Amino acid sequence: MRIQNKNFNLKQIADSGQCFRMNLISENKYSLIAFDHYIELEQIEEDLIDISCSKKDYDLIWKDYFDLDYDYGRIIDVLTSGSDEFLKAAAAYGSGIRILRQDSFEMLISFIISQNKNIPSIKACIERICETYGKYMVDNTSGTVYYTFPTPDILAEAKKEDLRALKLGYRDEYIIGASRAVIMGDIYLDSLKNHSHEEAVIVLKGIKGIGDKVANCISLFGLHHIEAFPIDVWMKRVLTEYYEDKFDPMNYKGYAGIVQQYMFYYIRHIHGESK
DNA sequence: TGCCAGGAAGCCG
DNA sequence: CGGCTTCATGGC
Repeated sequence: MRIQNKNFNLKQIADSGQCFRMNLISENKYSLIAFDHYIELEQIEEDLIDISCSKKDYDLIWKDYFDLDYDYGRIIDVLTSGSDEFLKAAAAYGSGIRILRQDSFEMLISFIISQNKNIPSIKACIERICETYGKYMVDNTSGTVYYTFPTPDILAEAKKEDLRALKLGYRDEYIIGASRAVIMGDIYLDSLKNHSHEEAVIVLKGIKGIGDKVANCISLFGLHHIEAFPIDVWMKRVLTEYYEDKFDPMNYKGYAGIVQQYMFYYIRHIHGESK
């Protein structure tokens, strides 16, 4: 199915550090596993993308997943016409980034894993977890074998030694604990979507293994609170090198998370597209 | 070999 | 509260 949409660039989204199961498979073409689905996407032109799905699935799943009803162009216009030179360049460079509406539990676990790891390593860990605990699936159209992201009940009962064998390091018990918190009803991820970002962060930080940065990532990418503003080592670099630690996300109240993504994507590019 | 990665917990002052 | 150390693991 071919769709036309502005501010929609596959490479930028795949390399934006928000999703870990979207991969380049050939030139301008990406595979993506989300929820229980596998799709392939191809960037035909700047605003033109082919998705290997039916119109029904597009309307039901992917239109929402890629946040295609939101006008990112409006944000780009504000930033590129502003006086902040770094943000001008960053917004122009990453104008095809969108904040995906990913599964909240997958984001919870993925960003617990992310701590003190680089992106390739995070992706490798997540694939091992899916292969071990997810459902075996075959995509009808391409014949591709893939594994879904495991459900909370499966991970809640996982053995620490088995997780440790997947090279998760000390994060194994965080994963089990967080999954149990979901199962036990200590935390209702989907209801947190209806709470404020601030409330969501407080609740998330109640889970062992989740600090301020990871909580903000889960809030932004898993709950779609686009006012979240995660600060990792790359963002610290931006804030010190370009803003003398005086950047105030409140200047972009309500959509600071989108601004953050432009900054993150751009600083990594400046520092050599390091992966 | 030491340092770094989309950090957080534990401890100390 | 803020600073320091430790925590697995892989890649360069």
